[in-house]
Amino acid sequence: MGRRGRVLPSQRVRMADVAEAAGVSRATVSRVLARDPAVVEATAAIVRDAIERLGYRPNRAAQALMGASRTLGVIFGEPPDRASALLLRGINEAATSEGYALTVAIATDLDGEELRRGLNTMVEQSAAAVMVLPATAVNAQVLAAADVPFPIISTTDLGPDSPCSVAALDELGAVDVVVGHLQEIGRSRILHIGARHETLVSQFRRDGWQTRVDQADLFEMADEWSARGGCDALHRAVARGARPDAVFAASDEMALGAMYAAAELGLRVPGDLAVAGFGGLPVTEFYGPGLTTVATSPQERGALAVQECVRRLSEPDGPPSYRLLAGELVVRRSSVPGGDSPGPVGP
Amino acid sequence: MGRRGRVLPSQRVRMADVAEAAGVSRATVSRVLARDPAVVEATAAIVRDAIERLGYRPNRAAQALMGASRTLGVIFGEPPDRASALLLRGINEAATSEGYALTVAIATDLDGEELRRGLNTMVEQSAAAVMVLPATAVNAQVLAAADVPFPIISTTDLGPDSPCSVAALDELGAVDVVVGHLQEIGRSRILHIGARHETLVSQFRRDGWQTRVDQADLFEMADEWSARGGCDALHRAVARGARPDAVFAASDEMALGAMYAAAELGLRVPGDLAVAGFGGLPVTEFYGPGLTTVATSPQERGALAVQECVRRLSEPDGPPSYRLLAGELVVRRSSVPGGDSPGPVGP
DNA sequence: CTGTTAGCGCTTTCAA
DNA sequence: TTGAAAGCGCTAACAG
Repeated sequence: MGRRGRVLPSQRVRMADVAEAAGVSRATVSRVLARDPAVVEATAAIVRDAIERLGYRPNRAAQALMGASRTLGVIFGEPPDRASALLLRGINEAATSEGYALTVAIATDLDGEELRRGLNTMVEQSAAAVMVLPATAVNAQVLAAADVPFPIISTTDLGPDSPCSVAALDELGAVDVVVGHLQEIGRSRILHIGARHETLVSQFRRDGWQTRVDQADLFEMADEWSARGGCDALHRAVARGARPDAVFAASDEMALGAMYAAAELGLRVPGDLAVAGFGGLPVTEFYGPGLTTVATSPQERGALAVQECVRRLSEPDGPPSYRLLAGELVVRRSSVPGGDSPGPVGP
Repeated sequence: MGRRGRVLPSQRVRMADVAEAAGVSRATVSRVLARDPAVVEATAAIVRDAIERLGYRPNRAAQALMGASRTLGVIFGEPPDRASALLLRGINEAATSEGYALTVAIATDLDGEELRRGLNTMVEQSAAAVMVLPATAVNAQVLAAADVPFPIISTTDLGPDSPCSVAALDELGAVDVVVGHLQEIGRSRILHIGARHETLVSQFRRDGWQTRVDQADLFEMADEWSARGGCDALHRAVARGARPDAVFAASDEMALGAMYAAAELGLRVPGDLAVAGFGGLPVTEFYGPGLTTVATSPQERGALAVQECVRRLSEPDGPPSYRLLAGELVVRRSSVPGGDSPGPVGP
């Protein structure tokens, strides 16, 4: 008698429709979709033709119910910047080409509650694997303790012993390169402006700086991971007498803010104060006189994360892998002696 | 005999497990989950307790298979900037609080192919409704012609007659406010720098400008929607003799690039050249001497879009709604006469 | 107020 | 090489 009280009979073309149109069974259609070589080419062609004609799209929910799901999860963290948008781009492109759909969640709180909820969402969505973007220390613990039926790939370095795979930036190496550069041009009082220290990347950046510059009075904590934060931080540092001859900010935006503050303080960049940031998106070429920074490729990182999802899925018993991408130093006028701004842009 | 040749027997706690633990039927558990008031509180409490104890998470795929799905789709377009990251934030927050999960796709090409694929993905994922971010004219056609089983909400203005709901920015109004401001401070040769004219927002911004400034020689097309694009465009405009006394750029980043070019050309901002952008994220306070712009709230727009999804879902026969959000003029030194930069930041 | 039952659209044995 | 049939985990009549 068919769909009993079905309120809203699905209008969608189903596999059964395709099967009927092609004069085969549903099983055969399913096999064609799965590229099962057992199906003889002639039959397959007829089926594909029917699929095409009817505009059939398989129902992922039904597929997921049965076997392996074809969706990957992404859990975003702070900050909501362009880099995260690019990371999503990279992930999407790779995922699409591998035939995966994407489902997302966001976790920005400090106690791991949102991450826990996000992971729950992912199990509800039957994600096959999930990628977690910048994490806090608390989140790292949540991840390590998570009882979930899928592999987790972190795009923040969680260390080689984490149960999660990592596809991250080599933070320490990258910081070493910028700070080293600042020292090479002769700066010895390099102020580090950090923020949101509960995030792992923030800690990495400070740790990297500390390896080369071990002076507590040259660290200044900004209130937020932004230009405003960087601006206020430099003002505070100078007010308390820090007298830096260079600034290494934990983000490019903070570096921009610091340059603004420098202008307000009458300090020339780079003459009186060399400035470097971290991130390296194209726009930084126009930050101040041109900002020295470390370029990282969020898109590449995203693609790498997806690759790792695919690998973990194909070798379910393989160990989590640990891969770090190198950042690339980009030297611009904010740290080239003699590159002082002649022009009128600035506060 | 149970699960016959099941290769990977699901380890997950199922509704049946909860039902057994609570000593009720699956139907009752289902009702508790759906907050069906028919279930007496005492029973519900027992069930909730069992759910909690077993760590049960419903399987969305199975739910979707039956009735209404609880996932919303988001299709992103250009550009991959911070605004899109914020929009996702707003959407996520609203969606989560409404109990929806999110699935995403990206469509950035010019011929609508990716949009079509994205919509297919959404059908496959059984999205209940989908939100489409900045669109091109081609995409608008694809959307209008789309044969999909869910309502579409556009965060770009597709006009009041579109079959899609719109929850967008009042582009024309916002542009009118900025350009009007430039005129009020006495500028009469306002150059507009636009880019990627295949996108609707780009067209809106030019149209808005054209209403107030109708001089073809004061329009300059940038190669890209970026600071580099804005910088090169101003150089080109000046080289061909445009002699503007103000710039209205279609994006804040392009405005930043224009200010950089101005410095290279020896033009003071705002003395020789007032500059205004469009977007208004906090960082623009630090673009040049502080950038005049129109602030828009991507997060709010995202929340509005989700609201509209929910409404369309609850009144399936209601008409698509058409709602425009106002932008807010933010005046900063780049357009305040006498606000010229004394400082050293700039090329 | 709660249980029984019949599928949702698909994959996967198993048999032919 | 293909088809028949048994579910995957859940919801929604319908009956009690």
